[in-house]
Amino acid sequence: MAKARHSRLDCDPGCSVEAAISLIDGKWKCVILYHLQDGTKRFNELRRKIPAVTQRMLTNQLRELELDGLVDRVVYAQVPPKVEYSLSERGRSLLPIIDALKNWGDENIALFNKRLEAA
Amino acid sequence: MAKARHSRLDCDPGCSVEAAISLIDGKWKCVILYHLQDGTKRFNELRRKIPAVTQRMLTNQLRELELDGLVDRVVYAQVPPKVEYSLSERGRSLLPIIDALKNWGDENIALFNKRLEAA
DNA sequence: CAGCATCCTCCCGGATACTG
DNA sequence: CAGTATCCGGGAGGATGCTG
Repeated sequence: MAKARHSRLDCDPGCSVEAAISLIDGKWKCVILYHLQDGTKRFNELRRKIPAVTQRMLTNQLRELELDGLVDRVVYAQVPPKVEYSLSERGRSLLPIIDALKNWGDENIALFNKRLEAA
Repeated sequence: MAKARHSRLDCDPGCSVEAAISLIDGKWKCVILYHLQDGTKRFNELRRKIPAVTQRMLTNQLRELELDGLVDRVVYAQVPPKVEYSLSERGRSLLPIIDALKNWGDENIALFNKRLEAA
């Protein structure tokens, strides 16, 4: 992905495109959004759904998604702690696009195989 | 952005989503695709359209887009050199999605302003 | 359970100089 | 004109250990 979170904004015409991408960029955000599609999930629940992610990154990505208003985070004041994550209204508005990306990816999966064998 | 070009593929469910994103990720790819929308362009023509890009990065991104089959590159055997870039069939098939991203970005531009002032 | 803090590595991407 | 070559800093992201 790209790197600097804000450096994406210093171009002009594709600006809003880049801005939108910057929200779903980050190695795990799409996967997280994908898994929140079918309802609220707790932190470790997400970890189990995405085995390859580290706690650190899951926390980071969830915080960014929360700051960007794509995900809602609810903390229950109890011991042991309980935190629930769900898609916000705006997060849900992104789902069609994510879906379109998924479909495009599926239809063009040959690309990635080709790229893998080239590596 | 993400970083490693292939590391995106080592997840399961959002896999094709991530794969698709990896193609349009990279700091300038969307802008390049955007500018190729209205026809074939030469190298320096693209440079002028995207003032902030360096030759190095423009070359890199164009090479990757070419390897990924999203852009066609035609070299004319003449002096001085002439190289033309244009969208491939597959590249054009991505345009609707890029457009959707742009629209979403436009509608949610407030987000980015908020993020900027937070930084 | 749901994190935060720290260290460390890798590689993206900028700057600069050179070439067929 | 359309690149390549090289050097370099910074930040993403992995591994590990600790906490309310």
